[in-house]
Amino acid sequence: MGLLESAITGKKRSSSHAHVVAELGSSIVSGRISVGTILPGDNELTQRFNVSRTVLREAMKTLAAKGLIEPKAKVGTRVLPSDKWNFFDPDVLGWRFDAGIDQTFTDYLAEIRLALEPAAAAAAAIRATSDDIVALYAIAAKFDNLSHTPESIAKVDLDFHIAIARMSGNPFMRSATALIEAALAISFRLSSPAASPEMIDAIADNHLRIAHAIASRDPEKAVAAMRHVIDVGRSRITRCLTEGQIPISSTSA
Amino acid sequence: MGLLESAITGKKRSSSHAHVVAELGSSIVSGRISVGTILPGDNELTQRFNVSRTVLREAMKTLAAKGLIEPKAKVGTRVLPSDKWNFFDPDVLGWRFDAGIDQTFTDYLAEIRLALEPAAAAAAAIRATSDDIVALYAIAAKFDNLSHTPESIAKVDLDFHIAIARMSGNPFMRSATALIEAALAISFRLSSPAASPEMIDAIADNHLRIAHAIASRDPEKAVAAMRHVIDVGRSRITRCLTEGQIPISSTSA
DNA sequence: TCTTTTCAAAAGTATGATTTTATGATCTTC
DNA sequence: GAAGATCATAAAATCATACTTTTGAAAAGA
Repeated sequence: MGLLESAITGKKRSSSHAHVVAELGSSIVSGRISVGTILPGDNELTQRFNVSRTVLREAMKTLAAKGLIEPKAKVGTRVLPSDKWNFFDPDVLGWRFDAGIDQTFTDYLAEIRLALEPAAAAAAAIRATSDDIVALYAIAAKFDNLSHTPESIAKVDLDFHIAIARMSGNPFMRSATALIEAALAISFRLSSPAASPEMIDAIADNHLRIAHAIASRDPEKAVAAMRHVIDVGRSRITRCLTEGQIPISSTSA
Repeated sequence: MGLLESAITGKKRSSSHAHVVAELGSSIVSGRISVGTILPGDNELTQRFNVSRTVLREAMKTLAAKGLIEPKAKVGTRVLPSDKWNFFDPDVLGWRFDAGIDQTFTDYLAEIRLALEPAAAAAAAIRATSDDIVALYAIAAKFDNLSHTPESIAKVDLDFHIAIARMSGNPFMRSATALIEAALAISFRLSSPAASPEMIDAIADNHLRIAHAIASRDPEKAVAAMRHVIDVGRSRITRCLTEGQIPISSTSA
């Protein structure tokens, strides 16, 4: 389940393994367990979470695989500094998302999107097949719908950006789609429930401009159009954050 | 142990857990186990690797955490399509690296570097502290050394680029340092053992230009200087690959 | 034919024991 | 007394086995 979807539905954990991973991962990324500390031993944690050692250790392996912790014999399992965390991992990003969104975070997110997505659009303008372009227009057409809710708009938006990442052909671009989803999950959470028809029209127009640029094999135009879409999204989020709203965390939702 | 270091030393795995993870991960990323296939059951794999079910399952959790596989009750553990793989994960990147380097891969790598690193340099030009700049010059100074081996040059190179990613302040940029390391590991592996003094001089100059741009708080210049460094590196790799050399895999090394 | 029940395969969970590893203290040697 | 070797120990790593839950698919019933 993606970040956007879970931001919409608000669903919770399933298996006990996933529970432990989410609990520890979220605690670490949010800073409730601070960097450099040694986690409690197996015995204590198995009691706290009421799970077997098997589940606990598998959860630890999962967290270690994402760069959050590092076990060491005799000393214990240490929480690694945040520059070892893999922020391109959907889970890590989700936990960061849960920890609360502030201006700094959204700025960094926009910065990395402005670095990656225009480049992806440029690559797509060069490498996309005819089928790709048809598919892209098909997604863009979905913006043009009278009965759009904020959720449905966000989903179409996500589909559009993911399609471009795919069309770029670059596997690294595709691996970065979690970032895009995070940005859209934020804008969904912050946006006022009733999006105005004009705003929807504007979003549709801006995206259509990207599709046109790619269809006409014009990388420069694709870059410019993509930059514009991201800029608009960022300024909307910034406006929501500065207009008296307090940084929102999932626990307060 | 980073990708560059292991490319230099050529050291191997240690624990049996790491062994299983590396074996399966490498097989999947290289395509020896093709996408969509169901992995053999626990019993068969425990026998093949001669390990207990515990370590096998922990290895599976590690691979699942990196997006390579997904378990499902009753059907088995499926190898996920490559667009689910996290290519920003150092291990995944390392396995891709081991699978063999071709022109396409290095092009994609350069493309993503050209998207990310100039942006990081621009951010660094704006946000770097005085201490950061001093530290950056200290690294740049290390290029200027008579007795440089290809390894030592690659290490300084890596340090320099990582420093800039750090100075950008953007956690996403920092998470992408694995990509930089991959690129340098490739250029180290492909480069002729005896680098000419002129080439070293040129590399030092180009990097110094980045440092100057950041020190003078000039984002545009920083972007241009960084682009140039990456372009030079890419064309050097391309030349090595096209000049009669066959794509190199670690097994043939 | 379609729905429901049942079954079994595979993942998930639990428990206890044994082995490896690395720190820090102790002991030896010079 | 300082440098180095040795050992005790805490924690992770590994092993072996048993039990539970999930779920796709086949079998039974309507």
